[in-house]
Amino acid sequence: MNPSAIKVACTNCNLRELCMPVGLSDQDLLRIEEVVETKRKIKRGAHLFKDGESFNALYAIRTGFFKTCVATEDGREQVTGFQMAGEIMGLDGIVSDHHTCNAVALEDAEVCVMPFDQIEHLSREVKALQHHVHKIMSREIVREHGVMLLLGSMRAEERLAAFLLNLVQRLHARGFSRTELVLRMTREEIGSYLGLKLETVSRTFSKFAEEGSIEVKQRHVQIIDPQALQQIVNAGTCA
Amino acid sequence: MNPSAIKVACTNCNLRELCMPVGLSDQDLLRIEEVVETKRKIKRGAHLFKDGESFNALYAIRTGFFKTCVATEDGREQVTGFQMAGEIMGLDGIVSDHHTCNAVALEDAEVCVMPFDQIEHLSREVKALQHHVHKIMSREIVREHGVMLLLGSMRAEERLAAFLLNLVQRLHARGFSRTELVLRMTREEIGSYLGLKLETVSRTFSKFAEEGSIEVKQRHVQIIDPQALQQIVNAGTCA
DNA sequence: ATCAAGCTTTGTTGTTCATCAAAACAGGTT
DNA sequence: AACCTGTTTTGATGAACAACAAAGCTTGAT
Repeated sequence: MNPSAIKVACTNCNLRELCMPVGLSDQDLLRIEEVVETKRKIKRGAHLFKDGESFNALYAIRTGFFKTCVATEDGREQVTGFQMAGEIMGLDGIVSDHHTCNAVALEDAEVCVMPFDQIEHLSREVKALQHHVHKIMSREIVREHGVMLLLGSMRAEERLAAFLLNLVQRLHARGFSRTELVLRMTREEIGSYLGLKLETVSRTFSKFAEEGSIEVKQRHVQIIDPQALQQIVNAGTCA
Repeated sequence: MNPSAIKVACTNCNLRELCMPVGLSDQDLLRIEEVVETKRKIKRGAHLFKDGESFNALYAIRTGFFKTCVATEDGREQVTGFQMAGEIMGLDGIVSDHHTCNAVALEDAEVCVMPFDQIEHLSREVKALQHHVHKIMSREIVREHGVMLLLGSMRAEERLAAFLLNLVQRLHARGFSRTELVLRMTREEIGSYLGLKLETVSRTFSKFAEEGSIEVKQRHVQIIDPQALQQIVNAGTCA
């Protein structure tokens, strides 16, 4: 159907530990591999799915970087998350059979398409898959609790520090540097995610740089003093 | 085991449409009823579960009203939601086998205890139950998207108006008035949920009352002009 | 009934962040 | 190179909300 659809092989995928249950028998692994029918390429700036579209599948990111965002009629937009390799998108669509947010590639990307009816079918037979699906959804709920805490009770510096630490931590778990990162999103997108205006994000970056906690060259960020950032996050009520 | 544990009968439960899949055969319904082993009574102010406790079961609220909240070491607290009859709590615990938030009864309450291993077991056999569990988790994810939008991009009045409308809408779906409600939580808890200080919540209530949109007598709120509240929410960028 | 404790309201002042504005910068195109 | 566009930085001002404070209201206990 889709010209950019390509066959996939989980067996060789280096992201398997991220998006698959562990400890599967070879047999089960092959069955799950059948669920992941195709790969899909998404150009930078293009939508993987849009709010309102009918829901058919979950997507596992193979390469690339996404944002998900919700919007209201009156033009408000809120970035609800940034997703990277091994993470799952589309869970929002299950409840109503339609997606309720937009997923946009922030760089050229490839995703594995996992038709949800097949996931449900197979997870009735493979216990480990069933539990894995539950865990993925629960993890998303817990992640969003953290974002609510951030948005509801932190100040600008705390938000940005927490954001940077979270990003490098996730990148590091994928084999990237623990101290260096390239932001795939604009200041405005960071601001939307953190409930701040882009100018505030920019100023806060500059402040961290002045204090020697980080070095910033456009979208390239070097974490000089991770503990300083951690202290900013933990500062909380009393500075 | 638990002195407050009581046998349950979903078959007669008037909340069945809220916490159960629809269109079940009598046979499947009876099987699910077996999953819901016990009821548990929770006194006002008591915890249903606490952050860090091991996760065993999901809970369906039969009567009463709860808040869930997360806390950090440095004493920050964020209310992540208010739950009422028919709603499910505990989904946060699946991912790590431990609860990651606190659930506190805001009035005397009764919950149905649904051991999660039994839910998983049965949902491998009853397709409708499986899908229902997925939908409940997805619904929670979507709800949290809405809260993120609220916290990230709305001003105080918009947040409180949206909060009140959401509350009466849910109460109305349970047969209560569309215009009258009794708040089960303090101004401080509302503030925590909405990312505001209690004084701001109180002032905003007073403002709405002055404008004639609502009447407030302590925790008793009467919605006089729901459309006015709706317009405040929709106002968004341009007032 | 009286008292204490907790919750709520209201006022005043201060901080944080948004808004408006303009200049600097980077990346891609002709 | 020169140009254009979108992004980022920085400055000046203003608005929204927090912080602090004090008084009023409820509720439950003695």
